Amino acid sequence: MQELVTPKQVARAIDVSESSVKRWCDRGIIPSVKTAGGHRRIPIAAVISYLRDTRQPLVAPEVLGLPATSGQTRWVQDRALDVILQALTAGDADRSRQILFDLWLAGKPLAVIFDEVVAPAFAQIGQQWACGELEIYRERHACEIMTRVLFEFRLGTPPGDPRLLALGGTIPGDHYVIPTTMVELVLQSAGWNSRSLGNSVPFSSFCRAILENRPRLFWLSISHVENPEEIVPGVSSLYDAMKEVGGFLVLGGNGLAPEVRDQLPMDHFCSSMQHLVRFADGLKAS
Amino acid sequence: MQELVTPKQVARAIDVSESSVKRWCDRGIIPSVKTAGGHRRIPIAAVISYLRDTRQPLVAPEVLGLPATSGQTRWVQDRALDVILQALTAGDADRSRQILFDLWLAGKPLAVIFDEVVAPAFAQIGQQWACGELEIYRERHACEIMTRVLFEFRLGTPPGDPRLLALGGTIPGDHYVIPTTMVELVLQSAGWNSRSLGNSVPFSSFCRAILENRPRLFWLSISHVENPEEIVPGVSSLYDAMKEVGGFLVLGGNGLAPEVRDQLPMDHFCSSMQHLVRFADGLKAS
DNA sequence: GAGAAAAACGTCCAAATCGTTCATTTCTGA
DNA sequence: TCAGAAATGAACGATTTGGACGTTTTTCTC
Repeated sequence: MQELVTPKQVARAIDVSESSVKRWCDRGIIPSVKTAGGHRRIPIAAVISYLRDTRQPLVAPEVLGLPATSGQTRWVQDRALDVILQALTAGDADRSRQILFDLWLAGKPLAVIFDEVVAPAFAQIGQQWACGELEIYRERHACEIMTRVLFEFRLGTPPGDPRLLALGGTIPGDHYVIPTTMVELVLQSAGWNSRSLGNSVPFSSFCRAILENRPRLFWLSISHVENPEEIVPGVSSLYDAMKEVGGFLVLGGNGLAPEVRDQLPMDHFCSSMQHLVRFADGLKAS
Repeated sequence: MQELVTPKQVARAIDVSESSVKRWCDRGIIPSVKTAGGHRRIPIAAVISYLRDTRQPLVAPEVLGLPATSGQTRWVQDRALDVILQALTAGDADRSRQILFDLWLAGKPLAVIFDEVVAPAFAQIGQQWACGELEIYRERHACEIMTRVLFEFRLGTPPGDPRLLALGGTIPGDHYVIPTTMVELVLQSAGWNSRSLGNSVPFSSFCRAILENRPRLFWLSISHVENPEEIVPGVSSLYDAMKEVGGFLVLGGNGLAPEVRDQLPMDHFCSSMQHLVRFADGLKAS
């Protein structure tokens, strides 16, 4: 992928004159660099954040090597859900990416996109899969596609404050990558230095991770519970470890029965990504 | 300890043409030295300071990374294994990415990088993990980091010929993402339209995927076998499906005992990524 | 150490970009 | 509604860039 582009490319991509792009660069509206010979080179990330800030439509994304957009920037939310559900189950990676990218360019926060489009889509996919209406390989492929799209968003999100360390992952037997990746992304976009340690990590090893890295926030994304009897002692040990390093433990995911959830020690339970962002922002403020 | 690089490497690293780098060297904009035969050699420090001068307001140039070949490519490769192993177990994502990026800048094919650096590194990590010398969360985190670097490489690889469809994935119980992602990447860089369908997909669903998409190539990355008794009938059914659609079945990974491997019907067994590329190229030619 | 493959050399030129100027369009406030 | 301010888009010669070429150097392999 091309990291730097010329003013002319940007001009064609967003359908303005080259002169304007050059002016914006010179005024710092679009951050740019110059070659030794004085030619402007614009980082693609700068173009994207400009588009997001000004809500300008991207008419020719292919010029920048960006995913095709439909040109239709005004996605109605539930329309987006239908369309992406169709694209994901059909294994259409480009279209799936296009829909999320459109929403993002239109200025929707990641947490909102995840709560209102991605999560419902996968809830439905999971349901269809459970009913046998959807081939397993299609469900897996949909996950694979989404993982990649999420990763692309991660590249476009500026890294957070190194001092605000957030760690997390999934418990043993939980192989769902997407939720914990979404948490990582959402926290990063909220200014945290967040890293998902991975899937299916034993509680004891999570404890070591906490004690060795001393994160301010630790999340567990619980989509599936393999050994219910290990949950209470496991989460308790994590909670104790977090208190020892002076951090906070957050749980989320719909793999927990409400009666189990109530038994678990934690600082917060998040039922949505927007919920999580609010809690994390509150933590940052203190 | 002055590490020198060639104009071509600098050109790739900073995304300008080789001609420009040569011109700037001659004008003294980038200080350089010459070999007895008149070839330019540029100290890495000079490149760093050039980046400082031009893109100062943007990114930290050190993150980009530069190949420190100093003429001896072999040395770098051996060294790379040690260094990346250290970076991965320490959870240093930037450094891990930088090392692989260096090798890529030096012109190494992806297949070679995977065979000689990534695979050995994870073999060793796996061994340390099995011996209890390495915390599980560090192993998982290393996988997480590598997965992201691989996705990044994927973005930088042009998509293959749409007609050359290659599908693959891992069998039930095998949750190792990295090998199948590497296969996907290597095939894509060899000009295939390759897609990993995901992890832990039942054989029956793989069969459906084959019949519905009719790929010319199908790979199974076998790092771990949960139910040995299912392997022979499962792979056989895949083989039959591939013959029905006129494609080829390729197996790989070190999760298979040799005596089991010999019982399995397949068109090819690949013990390395370079091996796979050769087979895939042969297939393309026919 | 010799031969072959790969990489870098210098040179050239078309295409792209520079900075500047100026007419035109769009915005703003009385 | 209209004058003035601000932003836009187009045009210009001068300069820079990127790619192509045949030749020479370096690196790899036997």
